[in-house]
Amino acid sequence: MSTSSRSAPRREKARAATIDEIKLTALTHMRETGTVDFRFADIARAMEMTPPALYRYFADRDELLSALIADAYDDLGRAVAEARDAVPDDDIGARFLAVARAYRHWARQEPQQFALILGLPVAGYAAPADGPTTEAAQRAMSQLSSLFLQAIERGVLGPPRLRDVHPVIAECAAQKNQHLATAIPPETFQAMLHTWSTLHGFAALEAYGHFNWIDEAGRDALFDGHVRLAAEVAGMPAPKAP
Amino acid sequence: MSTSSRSAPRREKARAATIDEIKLTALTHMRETGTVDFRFADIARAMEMTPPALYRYFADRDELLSALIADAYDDLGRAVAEARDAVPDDDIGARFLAVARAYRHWARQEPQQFALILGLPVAGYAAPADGPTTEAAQRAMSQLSSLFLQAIERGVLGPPRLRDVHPVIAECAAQKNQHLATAIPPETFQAMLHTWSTLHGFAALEAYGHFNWIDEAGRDALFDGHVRLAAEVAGMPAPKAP
DNA sequence: TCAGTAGCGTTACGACTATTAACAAACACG
DNA sequence: CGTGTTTGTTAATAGTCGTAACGCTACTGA
Repeated sequence: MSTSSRSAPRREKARAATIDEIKLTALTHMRETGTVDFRFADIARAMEMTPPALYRYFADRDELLSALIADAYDDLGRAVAEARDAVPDDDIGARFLAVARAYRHWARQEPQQFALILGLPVAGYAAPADGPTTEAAQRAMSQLSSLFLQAIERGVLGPPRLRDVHPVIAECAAQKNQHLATAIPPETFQAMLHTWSTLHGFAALEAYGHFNWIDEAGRDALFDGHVRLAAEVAGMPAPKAP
Repeated sequence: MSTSSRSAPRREKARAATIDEIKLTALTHMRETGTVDFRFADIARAMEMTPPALYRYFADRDELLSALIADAYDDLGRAVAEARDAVPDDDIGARFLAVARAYRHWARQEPQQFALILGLPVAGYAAPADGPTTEAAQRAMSQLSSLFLQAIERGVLGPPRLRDVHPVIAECAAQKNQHLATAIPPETFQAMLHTWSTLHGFAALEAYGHFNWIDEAGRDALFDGHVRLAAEVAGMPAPKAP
């Protein structure tokens, strides 16, 4: 067994390309229909293949779905990280703004992928407990926490506008800190989750069209105020460069 | 034509009951599978009928979906309104808290219905531009704005912690005010949307399981702080009765 | 050079779904 | 009682997912 497969990079490359094309076709189809759903038959048609051929690359629809979810996490994480790194690291406030804007922008641009990873879990898809998607999720969300860490390290993170932190949350924060190099104080931990929820709420409502009755400029202004408020409340410094 | 149908309340009652049963069965199925999807065949099976029989009550799957969406809006609106009215109307702060808790509670209890109305628009369903769902949506969301109106009328609404309101938003608020008896100042309008977004973000993330790594007590404490912060920022008075 | 083989794509098939059409029973009402 | 509406059934069409069995192609190794 295993006669070849030692030196067949050509085949592997073609295979990877086909896999990418399948995923892209599925995505395109989801974008066109505006939903989180696809038919193997449609993908095959668009690629000028017959449906059973796809089973050479994905065991079933769920496996393709899992791959798309993992990719979506990666893409969101990448988009956010890129936006953050495009801002000088001595202006944490501006970095925060950039992160928030990237999150919103990605959600608007890719509402289907957004729903895929942050909406109601999709039909037939059960997140593998320790699989690649969970890991990807952690990576994507850590973009936000890393920003708070930077702020702490630079000593620019003010006290969040919070009442006393509930002991249960403090304990939860402590548990989370075990895996981190720099410790996050409980009130920062809470502020972080507050920030994420606040940011996510706007992004989700807008991405799904529930703000469509407000015109573009109004939504932009609204989001700006929304995020600045969240930053203030979380103790994030104001951006130096507006 | 129209021989009977003038006095056949018996038939109509049975028909309404069947319609309700269909919707309930669909909901149950969605709850069991944890997704926003159902098969006509499954519903029919559960009701011990044959699939084509359902077409006597709904023209197709989309029509049933539309009905479910309208019902979900009604249910959310009802739940929120009930929670609000259960609190004495001289304690606006407590009413606000009750409304927020009801929103969250409903989202957690009925994640599928929540996704149905506030998630990514569902496959094959196009919201009728002027149909019953739009109206239902307005009614449900007006629960929140009516609370702000009450606060204004009683003069207990403090200034929201906002920078200057963008003229575009002011214009948008003015446009919205045309349909209202009492005028809502622009900054309140903005505070309202900020509140909704903030509240919705937490509710959605939690309902879809993205806070599952925090235990129940922690989430409760988190939500409490989250909402109190939102209230403070929006200028809502603190609740008298905690 | 040439047989062997792994990978890819095809057609053929079974089980299932949404939806329509044609038909039968139950019911309301003159 | 007879007539027509309502509600359910079975039969049939078309499209889905997924499996099985079959070629074709291209690379491998003697």
